[in-house]
Amino acid sequence: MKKVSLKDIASKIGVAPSTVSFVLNGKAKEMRISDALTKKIRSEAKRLGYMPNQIAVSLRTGQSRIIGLIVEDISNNFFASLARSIEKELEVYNYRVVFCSTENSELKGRELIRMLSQQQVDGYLITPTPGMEDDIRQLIEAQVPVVLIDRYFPAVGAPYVMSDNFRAVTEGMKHLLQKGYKNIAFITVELDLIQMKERETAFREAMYKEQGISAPQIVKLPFQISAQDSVLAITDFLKAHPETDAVFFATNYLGIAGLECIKNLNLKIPDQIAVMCFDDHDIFRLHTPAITCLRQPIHEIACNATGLLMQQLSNLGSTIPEPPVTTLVIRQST
Amino acid sequence: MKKVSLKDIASKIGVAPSTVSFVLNGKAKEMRISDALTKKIRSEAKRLGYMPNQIAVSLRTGQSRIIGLIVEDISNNFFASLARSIEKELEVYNYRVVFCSTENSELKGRELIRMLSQQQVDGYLITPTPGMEDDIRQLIEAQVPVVLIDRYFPAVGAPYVMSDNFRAVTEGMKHLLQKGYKNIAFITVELDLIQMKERETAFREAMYKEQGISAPQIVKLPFQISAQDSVLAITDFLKAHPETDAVFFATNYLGIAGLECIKNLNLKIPDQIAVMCFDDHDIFRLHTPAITCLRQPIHEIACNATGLLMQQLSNLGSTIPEPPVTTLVIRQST
DNA sequence: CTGAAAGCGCTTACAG
DNA sequence: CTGAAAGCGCTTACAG
Repeated sequence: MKKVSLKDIASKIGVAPSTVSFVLNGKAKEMRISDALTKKIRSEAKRLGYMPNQIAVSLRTGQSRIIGLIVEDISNNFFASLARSIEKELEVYNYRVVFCSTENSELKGRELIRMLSQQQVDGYLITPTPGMEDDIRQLIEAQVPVVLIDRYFPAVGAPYVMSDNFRAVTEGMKHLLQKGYKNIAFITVELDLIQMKERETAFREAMYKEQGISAPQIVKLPFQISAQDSVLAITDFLKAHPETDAVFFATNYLGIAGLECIKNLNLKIPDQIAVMCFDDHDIFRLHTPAITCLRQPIHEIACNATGLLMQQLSNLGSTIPEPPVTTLVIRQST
Repeated sequence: MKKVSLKDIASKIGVAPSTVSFVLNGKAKEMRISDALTKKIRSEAKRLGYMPNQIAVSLRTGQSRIIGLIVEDISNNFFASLARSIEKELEVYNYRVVFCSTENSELKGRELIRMLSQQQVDGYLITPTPGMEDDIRQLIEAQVPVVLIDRYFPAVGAPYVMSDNFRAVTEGMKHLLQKGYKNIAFITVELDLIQMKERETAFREAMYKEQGISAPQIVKLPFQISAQDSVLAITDFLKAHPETDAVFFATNYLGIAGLECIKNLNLKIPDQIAVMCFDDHDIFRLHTPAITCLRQPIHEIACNATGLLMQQLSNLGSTIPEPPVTTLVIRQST
């Protein structure tokens, strides 16, 4: 396991390091190196257990073959699945992934970009936090490949992949209204990001168009609130609004907090209160009763995003694909 | 955002790159560089937005300041929490972490070690798969810092951190037996790893000592079984053994599969069947009824492991700490 | 057919 | 007080 270098092999055989490099990089033919020498070098490399030093390769070639993936929170089910999907996808292209979480902190987000940039990543896949616009713009200007995921900045010309949040929530609301729920509350997070806005707007429109309600119940929790405090806040709301017959949670972690509240308050789902959530989670499937949700096509999002990134890495123009389509998964909670 | 190098700063000011390097690395005093020059260099570096190229630094210093963390499955709650805890801990020491999952495949495990070694990681934190013994031994022989987590190989002298599996299961069993459960089944996975063996042995001993049963019900699922197939297998078992009044799941993913089975079979917890699980999970807390579990002290495991690794990185001998203590969390399922 | 040389961006012993 | 030079391990244009 002692580190073996090209030079070691070369000196062992009595040949120049460059020759070894050519052979081991499959350029023996191209460089018209004799079959005998090629074989000898190959077997010696194997015998010594040679593995190229990626750091040196990266420095020399200017390519690290590493992609920085910045998500909101890698411990969140949605982002974890997305991350794995992206990792698998990028493996195909022979790129590795470094994962990082912003936890929606602007400061942490920019620090991560700095850090990844020092590590010389070849490109970025980012679910940006509010306030990250300038950093993204700088990356774009510096011609660094970057793709935004799950949200984007309309003012910045960065390629992005975002599912059809508006259409999805509209479909979810249609389902709730069809089932006869009237006092529907929307629990969301105070986050200045486009996907959250689209979800909220869709909720507002549905309530207005279908019910004529122009100021529906919307609870906005501060972002970066702890899970515990979310539970308190949602509990307070439900206590104060006993007429609520359905809640629509705008993210899966809000939904999970909400289920805890409903459990504590001893409310029966769906008889006393119906529940619907944006994004799926194991917990929703296993919950009694199981929770209806809007499931984003994670694999498709991952493929689109990596595809866009690869286009940039190979200097092809990138064409924003159609928004991936979210599915309404009807379970027993509605 | 154009990449700025030491040389750029040096030539801008008309000074040697080495001088800039000294200043930026806080060695100005040591090298007796004038305050005036120092200030000038500092401000110019800032103005140009200089960030050192980590790849070059790594190549030159022989230190990547990256630790490879190989876990069984990063999407599993237990390992995800552990990974985050470790990441936070290592940040303090100014080390970054690269995460990888083996999915208990020996092949994948060794490939990951190879890959990380090419990336020149400075050390390893590994939850090894069966069959990885030789690879670990090689690392140790090559004097590469490595710490095993969650399990270890008795035959290999690698430092490790493993919680008190035997004591934990013994405590869990005591609780079940006290509650009066008799026909307790143990659902585990067919995996030749010490922590799983300890859990099983503790179960056997408890059943024998307390109940005089020398061949208790133990279901061993093949490792790498899909979640779906686990559900089928556990369902079959429960159907075939209606006398079972309690199940002890040896890992949290088995517990989650088990809950699905119990739900499908419409068995009431804990009246018809009690449930206890090794490792906690959000799902267990939120489940109705909530599930009793044995919770490993993740933070402590992370601290111990990083501590051991840091000792090795600074060439101190490493002293295996006491096994972290698992807590019995009693909920409504028992 | 093969080798010597330059250079990626840095750090550090050495020399003045 | 400051600079020139070597070298980390590789790749690749160049020369023969």
